[in-house]
Formats: sequence, structure tokens, C-alpha cells
Amino acid sequence: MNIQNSPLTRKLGSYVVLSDNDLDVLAQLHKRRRIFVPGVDMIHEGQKNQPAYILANGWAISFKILRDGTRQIVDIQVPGDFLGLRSLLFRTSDHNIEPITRVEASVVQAGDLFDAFTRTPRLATAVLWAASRDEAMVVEHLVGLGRRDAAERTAHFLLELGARLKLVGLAKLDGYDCPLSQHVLSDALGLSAVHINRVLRQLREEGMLTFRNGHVSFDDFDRLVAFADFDVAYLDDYAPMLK
Amino acid sequence: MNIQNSPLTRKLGSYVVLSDNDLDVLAQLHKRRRIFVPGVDMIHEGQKNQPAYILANGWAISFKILRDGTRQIVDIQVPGDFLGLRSLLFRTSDHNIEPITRVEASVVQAGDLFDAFTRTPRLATAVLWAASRDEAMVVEHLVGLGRRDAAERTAHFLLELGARLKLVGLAKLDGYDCPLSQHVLSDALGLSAVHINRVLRQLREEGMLTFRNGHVSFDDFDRLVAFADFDVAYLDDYAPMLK
DNA sequence: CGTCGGGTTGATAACTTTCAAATTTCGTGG
DNA sequence: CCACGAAATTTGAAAGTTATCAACCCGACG
Repeated sequence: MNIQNSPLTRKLGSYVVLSDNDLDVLAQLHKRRRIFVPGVDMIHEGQKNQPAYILANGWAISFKILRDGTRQIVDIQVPGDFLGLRSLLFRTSDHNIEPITRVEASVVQAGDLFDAFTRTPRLATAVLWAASRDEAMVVEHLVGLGRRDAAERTAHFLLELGARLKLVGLAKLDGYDCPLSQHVLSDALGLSAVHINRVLRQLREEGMLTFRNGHVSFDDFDRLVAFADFDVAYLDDYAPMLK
Repeated sequence: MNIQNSPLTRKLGSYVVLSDNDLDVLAQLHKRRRIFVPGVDMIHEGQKNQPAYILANGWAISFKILRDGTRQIVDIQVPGDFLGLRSLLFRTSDHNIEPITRVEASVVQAGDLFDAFTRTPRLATAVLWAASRDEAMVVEHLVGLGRRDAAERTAHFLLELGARLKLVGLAKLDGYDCPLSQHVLSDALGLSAVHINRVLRQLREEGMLTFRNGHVSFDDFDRLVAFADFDVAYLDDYAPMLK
């Protein structure tokens, strides 16, 4: 694999210019590859001493299961994301991570990551920046669950996901491929699968967004952004740095 | 002030045994004190190069304002909490932090914190542990907003807050003083103020919890825990380590 | 060809918000 | 210490949003 084009490299590269040395160190982290398939947990709640992973390919979800069997998806993980950066340091994992497509991931042991950080502090900064950005997205997710109605929430969520994918070259301005089922979407957005379906229809009929056959199309990006009250800075802040 | 009894010291002390050196370094971080009063933001969305704060006294909230003027509270900050640990490192703040009581906080500049970490790695571990624990609580908050109904969500939230306060010696097993208004509570729980009022009445009439006159009483702790599906490990995991 | 998971739709029920108004609490100045 | 006004709490009624239940459709796959 060419480390220059890995999703993580693209993402970090949008934040800082990576030197050859940075790239070398980054490549070291990708030594151990592992494949996961849907139905097999990558990380299970309660497990100890998990390694972290860098998602190279495929999508995963992190979630919690409630007493009544429903689940709440906390975050969607896409290529270039770090998984379990926190649980690397701290006791048992408090949530599950499960692939929803076939997933290729690099296994990162705690020691290797710290070594890498020692060898290039700039890489450490970039990784922490990425982690912080992901955390900001969890916060935005929380805000949506608390204060946006179903349609705004759905629109906002799909826009944000697009912004995130664009960072790693997996989305275009007018849409992206999205392997999420409506059921998964409903578990992420705190809605019933039935209602998500109605919301998607509404957004489609109003000509703003089409979610169909594993593809999201922004049919009227500007109107969608206005409708969802989406902060385009998520896109603008980062895109220009790529140059 | 006696650093031994500061809320932060209590909290970190529940995780690791702090040496005299650790305590010295911790005391250094408390040099610059600052007072905030309700109505004046401690951190404002969009500001750059914020310092971080250690909350010594009083309560604060971090929140985002939406287009329609409603707000979603992301987290409640109580004594012993670090504020803005992330925004210390990364660009502009993406949320507001505002005191809801008179607040005393120590100002922590990025450099001072890194110095402290260099001088005692164990302190760094403890601080990161605390940060990670707070993050886990934000995730639990998100899960509640997505998948718990109003009553469960309220009960769970107040139990969690209690667990958190207990760590810093501000709660007993059967309750705690709580300066949150019902309106603030509603903004945290994604409900209307009217509905929160009804939910609190329900919990009170069922003999599980009383929220009144700035005080939360767990009238039937076990039943409340069962009702909210609260993970008591939040309490048990930490309390024994104090010994 | 039959089954199965995902998607779609209508009808009804449950939960939560909004609106309006009364009541209580609390800080402040007299 | 009391009076006053502002803010917080409380309650009822009506409206709005979302969930649940029940079918039905459809394409993938053995």
C-alpha cells in the first residue's frame, strides 16, 4: 500500500504538511493489518487492554446496547479514523465497535503509538487534532439528538458525514457512497426505522437530498445546508489547507 | 487553600495515590485564581487561544446555541473538573462555557500544564484518566438523548451527576445539593421546561427521587437505579480506590 | 421458487411540546 | 422586617411529533 494515499495520511495532511520522516513513522504504524467482517465485533464492551485501530477500508459503528435491546450508535467510523484511541489508555472499553462492511484496519499497540509520537511530535499534534475533531462531531451529534427535529437531524447528520468523507477523498461535493441501512441510520439518529424512512422521503420529495441504493446525493446543497443549519466551516476550514 | 482537599486532588486521588511531588506540582497549577459570575461567559464559541480552567468552586455549563435560539447543554461542570482541556490545544472553541453559580477557577496555561506533565508523568496519566471519564459521560448523555424516554433520562442524568459529585466529596449516598434550575435541566436533557417539571413530579410521587429547593434526594436509591438502568459501576469502580 | 432482510406505506397510539395562566420563591430596596 | 417585581415552578388543555403495529413490496440468494 502507498502510505501517501492512505485515508489517514490524507486527513492528517489536510492539517499539517507531513515530512518524509512523518510519513515513515506513519507507515510503521500500518505494519499489522487485520480484516473484520460484519457480525464480528472489533471491540466489545467490557474487554480489557484493547489495541487501537486505524481504519483503512470499510465502515464501522460504535454503539451501546440498552436494557431493552435497542441500541444507540454514538459514532460512525470511516476510513482514516482512529478507533479506540482512548480505550488504549484506559481500562475496559465502555462501548462496542462493529464493522458494517468488510473492514481493513491496522492494529496499533499503545507502545508503538507512543514511540511514534516521540519520534515526531508534529505527528502527535496532528493525531490529537484529528481525535479532537472527531470528538467535536460527537458533541454535534449530541446537540442534534437533543434539539433538532427528525428531518433537520437527519440532514445535518448526512451533511456532516459527507464533510468527514470529503477529508479522506471519499466524497464529492454533491454526494457520496454510503453503505448504511436505514435501520443503522435510525439507531444513530435516535429514531425508529419507519420514521427515518418517512423523513428520507420528505427530503427527497422536497428536492434536497436523495438517500438510495447506498448512495447519498445532495440534490440542492445550499438549501439543504440552510435547512439543517449546517456549519459549512466544517468543510471550508479544512479544504483550503489541502493545497 | 489546602491543595490536599481541593476537589481535583480528591478526584485524581481516587485514581492514583498522589506523592508529595505530585501534590506540589498540582499546587503550582492553582496559582492564578479567577472569579466568574453567572451571565458572564468563561469561554465563548469562536474565541481563540483560550486558557483551560480547573473548577475549584461553583458550577458551570457547556452548551451550544442553535439557530432558533434554543440551546443544548452538553455537559455540566462541577468542582474538580477541567474546563477546555481540548480547546487548550486546538484552534477556536466550538462551544460556550458559562457559570451558573459564582465560580472560582484556576487558570491553566498550556505551557504550565505540559511542564507539570513532564515533571510527573503519573499526574499526566491521572489527568487524562479524568478527561476520559468525563468523555465517557458525554457519550452516556448522548445515549440517553437518543434512546431513553424523558423519565429514565432524567433519573439517569441525576444519578450520574451524583456519582460525579461523590468523587469530589460533594454528594452523599442519598443525595446532593444541586443549583440547577428546571430550565437548565431541560436544556441538558433535550426536553421542555414544562415537561421536566411533570417528570420530576412523577419521580417524586413514585417515591424515587425528589428535586426541590436546590437539593436532589434519592428517596429510593435501588429502585431509582433499576428504573434508570444506571450502571452502578460508575460508583463502585472508583469509591474503593479511595481507601 | 421460496425465503429473508430491507424498504415502504397507512392507521393508531404514545410521548412531548406549546400555549396560557396561576402560584410560589427569592433578591432587593424601603 | 416587609413589600414588590422578576424569575422559577406548577398545572391544564390542545396541538404536534414520533413510535408502534400491521401489511405489502422487492430484490438477492440458495
